[in-house]
Amino acid sequence: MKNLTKRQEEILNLIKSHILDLGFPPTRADISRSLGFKSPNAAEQHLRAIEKKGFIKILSGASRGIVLNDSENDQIPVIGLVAAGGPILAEENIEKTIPRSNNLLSSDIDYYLRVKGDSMVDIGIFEEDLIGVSKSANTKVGSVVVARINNEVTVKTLIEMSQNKVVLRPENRKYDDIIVNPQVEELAIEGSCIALLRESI
Amino acid sequence: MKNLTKRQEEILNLIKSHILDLGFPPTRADISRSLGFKSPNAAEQHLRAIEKKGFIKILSGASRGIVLNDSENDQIPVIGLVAAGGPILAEENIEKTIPRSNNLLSSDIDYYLRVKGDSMVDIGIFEEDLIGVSKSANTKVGSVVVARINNEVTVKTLIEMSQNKVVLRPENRKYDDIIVNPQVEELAIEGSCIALLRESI
DNA sequence: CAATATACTGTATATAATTACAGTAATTAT
DNA sequence: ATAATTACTGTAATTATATACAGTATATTG
Repeated sequence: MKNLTKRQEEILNLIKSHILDLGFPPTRADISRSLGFKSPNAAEQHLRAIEKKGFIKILSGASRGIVLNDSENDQIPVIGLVAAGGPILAEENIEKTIPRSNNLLSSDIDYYLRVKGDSMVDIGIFEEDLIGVSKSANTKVGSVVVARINNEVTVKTLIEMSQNKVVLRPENRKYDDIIVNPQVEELAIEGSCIALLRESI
Repeated sequence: MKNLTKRQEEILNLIKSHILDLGFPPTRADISRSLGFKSPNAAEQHLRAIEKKGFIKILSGASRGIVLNDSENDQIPVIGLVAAGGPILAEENIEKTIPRSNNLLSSDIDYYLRVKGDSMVDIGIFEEDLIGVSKSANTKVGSVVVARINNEVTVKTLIEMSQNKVVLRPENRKYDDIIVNPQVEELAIEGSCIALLRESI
């Protein structure tokens, strides 16, 4: 899917907000009015270009027949087992995607991670739960983080983080703290866990 | 808001599913075609009636200008503290509402209940969590239910249910089973817990 | 350097769609 | 019992909308 030009993106956003506001797409005239075009054909040609790039579909003969091809942008990926090596969000790790629901949970969630194991049960994170992960939320001591240690992805509480010592705590009395020297072992904090979904009880 | 007739409801559903399918409302002709009307005016008059009853708004002059007046049906109530006495879904118990997001969690959820106390921590249900409750899902032994005992609402696991003995188990070793004789005490199973949301970790 | 893409104006037209008017008939409310 | 509501057919006119065709101008790509 090719990139849109600035103007084309403007028009796509206009379409989206029109739908959000009123519940149906704009006409060529609506678009022209909004953006100051003096000819409906300006809108028409932009629509054709946007369609050609795969972002919308124009239904011929139907008024307001603009169908959004929902991009992956509106979908939040659910990550199942993370294959060793590659990045978490690699195609092969995506179990499914779920539509981004504006207000239900924080809009900061970049992906959901399906929990494996029982290392976090003491704070109510169970196997098969989906954890909402934000890549941008700042990870401070005390927060639950998604960490990658030597290519293995894990969810733990961040207890200490300094130049040569990082402590990750499983929230389960059965397990011991994980102490890592990031200068010796490969360590990356992938994000913070900010929400939780359990699809069945 | 008055009730719709059977036919009017049929038309409203048609509008909704048209929007869901294509992203924009149907025309009078679309409706007529779908329901076998031979005149677009049949659809027109139904629309006017549905508008009069407050379910939609018709924007004059705009093609496909049917705006759904989102009824409470599209919002799932979040129930905070349940006042003793009244029904769970009473207005005063509704903390907020969140938009029903089709696929995120089961569409069977009738309301969310905010968990108070620690009686279910052993199965990962913590204070302040939101539990998705279905009124219709069948409550069988072993399922987590919302029960009301003598006007107090509680979430527990249903262990046994017979004519004169109902056992409800808190999932926390600290607490004992609750044994109720429904013929002596007032008991109602309000619904089953089928999902869980945690808005912050 | 030619071809293609971008970004429009301007005009015109076929058709899509709303919407008014004139009826019929059965059911429901007052 | 009478008015209002429901549930349509049928026709027609106005307006809304898509869309084709003919241009202009600039930027980008092969």
